Amino acid sequence: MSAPPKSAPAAPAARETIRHPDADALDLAQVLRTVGDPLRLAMVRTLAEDGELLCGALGDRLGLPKSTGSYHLRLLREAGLTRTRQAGTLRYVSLRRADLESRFPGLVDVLVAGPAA
Amino acid sequence: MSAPPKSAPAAPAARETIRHPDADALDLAQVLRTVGDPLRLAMVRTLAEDGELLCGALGDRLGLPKSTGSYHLRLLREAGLTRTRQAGTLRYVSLRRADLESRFPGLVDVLVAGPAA
DNA sequence: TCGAAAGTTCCAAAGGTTTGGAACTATCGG
DNA sequence: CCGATAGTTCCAAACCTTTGGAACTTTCGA
Repeated sequence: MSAPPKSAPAAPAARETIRHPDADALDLAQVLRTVGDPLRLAMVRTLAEDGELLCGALGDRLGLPKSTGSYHLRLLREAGLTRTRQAGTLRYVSLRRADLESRFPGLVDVLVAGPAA
Repeated sequence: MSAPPKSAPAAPAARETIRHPDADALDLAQVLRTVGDPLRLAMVRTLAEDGELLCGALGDRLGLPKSTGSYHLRLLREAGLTRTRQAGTLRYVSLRRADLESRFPGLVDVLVAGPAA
């Protein structure tokens, strides 16, 4: 039973279920800061348009290296903007529209609407 | 005519009129990033409640050293969230409510409303 | 049983943000 | 004319964020 001398845990699909903050624990400043990055705003908008997407697909869409995409998706998830669900070795991301709407009414509309040009 | 050998320009009340971005040039990501800082969000909320305030009063209210307050107010102004007007040696700041509303409808309400707890 | 594929974490380098004291500058009152 | 006042800019130190390659971990199909 000696476990192999592993160093770092890494999983494409962590077995430990993916952590998401509760809807009623979302912090407005954190949400704003997170989405106040052009890349992440683009991610949110893409998700709003397309619905659930494969993590990789979203990254590819924006021309990001895997690790960079993974990093930004993690920030979005931790801020409570997105939800990630696992399916085998794949991960699907989606916008937490309803949760956001109930905690910060109107916010998603602002994010998705372009500027009123 | 010899100009005195000055080194750095600094003014409590710069004679060069204070610069504000045009309402229709405001960038959503920049606005969000700027207001996605708890201190600056507090500033925006205070301005929304109290209307025009003296720069110093706002800083004092939040217990900030002068230079720190000045720094954050500059970021807010540059992002287009606030307007600063000069009166003698004083400066008054206010929220650019109407401009924000016309460019990003609903945003100010989201910022000002606490979370829907 | 292998290998490929999806995604993650690790890490270091580069760059950006924040902080606050100090020096400075207009303006105003006496 | 001098001092006090409001507010700014300068600067360096501390800290946080972002980037992408490399190594790693599961899962799945052949």
